[in-house]
Amino acid sequence: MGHIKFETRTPRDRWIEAGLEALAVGGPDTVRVEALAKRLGVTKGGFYGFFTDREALLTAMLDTWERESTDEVAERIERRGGDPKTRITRAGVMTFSSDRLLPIDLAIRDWARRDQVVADRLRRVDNRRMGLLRQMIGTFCDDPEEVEARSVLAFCLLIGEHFLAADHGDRTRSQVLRKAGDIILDRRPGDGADGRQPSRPS
Amino acid sequence: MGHIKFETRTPRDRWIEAGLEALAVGGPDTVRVEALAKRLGVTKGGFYGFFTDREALLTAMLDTWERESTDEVAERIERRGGDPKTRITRAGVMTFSSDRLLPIDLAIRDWARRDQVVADRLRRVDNRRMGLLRQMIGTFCDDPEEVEARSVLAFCLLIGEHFLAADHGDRTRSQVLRKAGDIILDRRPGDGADGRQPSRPS
DNA sequence: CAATTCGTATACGCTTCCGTATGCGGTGAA
DNA sequence: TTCACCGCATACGGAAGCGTATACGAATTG
Repeated sequence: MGHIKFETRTPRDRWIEAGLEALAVGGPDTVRVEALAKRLGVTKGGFYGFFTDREALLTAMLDTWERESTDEVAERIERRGGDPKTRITRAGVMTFSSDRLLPIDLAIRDWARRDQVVADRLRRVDNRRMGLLRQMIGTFCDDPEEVEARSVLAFCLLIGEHFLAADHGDRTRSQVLRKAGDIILDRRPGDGADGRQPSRPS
Repeated sequence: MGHIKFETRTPRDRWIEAGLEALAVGGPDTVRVEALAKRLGVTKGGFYGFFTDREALLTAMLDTWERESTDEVAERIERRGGDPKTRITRAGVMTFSSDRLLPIDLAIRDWARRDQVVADRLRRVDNRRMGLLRQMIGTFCDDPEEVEARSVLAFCLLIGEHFLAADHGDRTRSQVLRKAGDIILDRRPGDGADGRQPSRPS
């Protein structure tokens, strides 16, 4: 024993990374061992030393994604500090404005529609994100039912926007999104800070 | 000439129908000629009499979907009549509560992320639907910018809901959605009819 | 009944992909 | 220097799947 590691041209992580890229671009059906090998400039010879089969790679990809989407985001947020609202905003940006995470996220959402295991993982991730949204919206909204509704609205806007193909006349998509955010977060048209209490008096 | 049609066990429409079912369940990559043939209880022998290749089937499927999602919905709506608000509501229900159209719609949205031709078709369909939403929301909201924002919010809620995996504690998903609809349409918590003007005074 | 005609079945070659087996070559250890 | 080890290349068998060619069979036509 005690043999020192030899040089590894294509370590396990690199297969996972290539798999996630393929997933983001073409969906799970395009994550093919030989295609990844060609993309990595090697053959599939070494693949089966790291993974028992293709399914094991898909599982490892989901592990990596789940960890990056939750723990790593939370960790980086904690390290930068800031008030609660700033931190939650940053968490959203890190997820839904990331050229890396966003396409993977969207691909996994479609994947989850036909794979229960994927759906369960997505549920765990989404529940953590919804927790953050509830916190943020709870800072300016008292009614719990309304907090939940506005949180779902915000989440659906962040996701659904990427599945929506419609135009908006003279306006740009981001202009419309900003205005939609104003409504959800009950921001007055002009200001960039908090709005007032949105719960209506009964 | 003048030859009467022979019996056709598996007409063109049936191939399209089977293709759309496969698309709804497994995405475009699972629309395979031989798989559809097996599902239809025939071989692929007759397929290439109706379609030059698999690509032609996919195009025909998109044609059928686009027509059913726009013209046929509009036609059925017109036939049933009713005031504008009722008709638009029915149009939404016919699309987003249909066991047939909804899964196809979701599959096409993901497909459109990686196929420009599909994306263009989806844009046409979504623009028509957004037109209906603008009409409906315009009946109780004056500010055009706000009409656009609320329309996008409604659309993203209808779509994004199906890609969202989160739980809602004691509440059910449909309860939360109803409340979210109240916010978008500015309905007062109690009533089932119109709310008041949602545009805030500047 | 024979001929025609169309839809379908069958069979084929080709490509892509999976998973396995085996050989090669470089690296560190003895 | 020699050898053991390990990552990777190469080669293989098998399964799908596409598109083509051809044979069969039933219904229509003469």
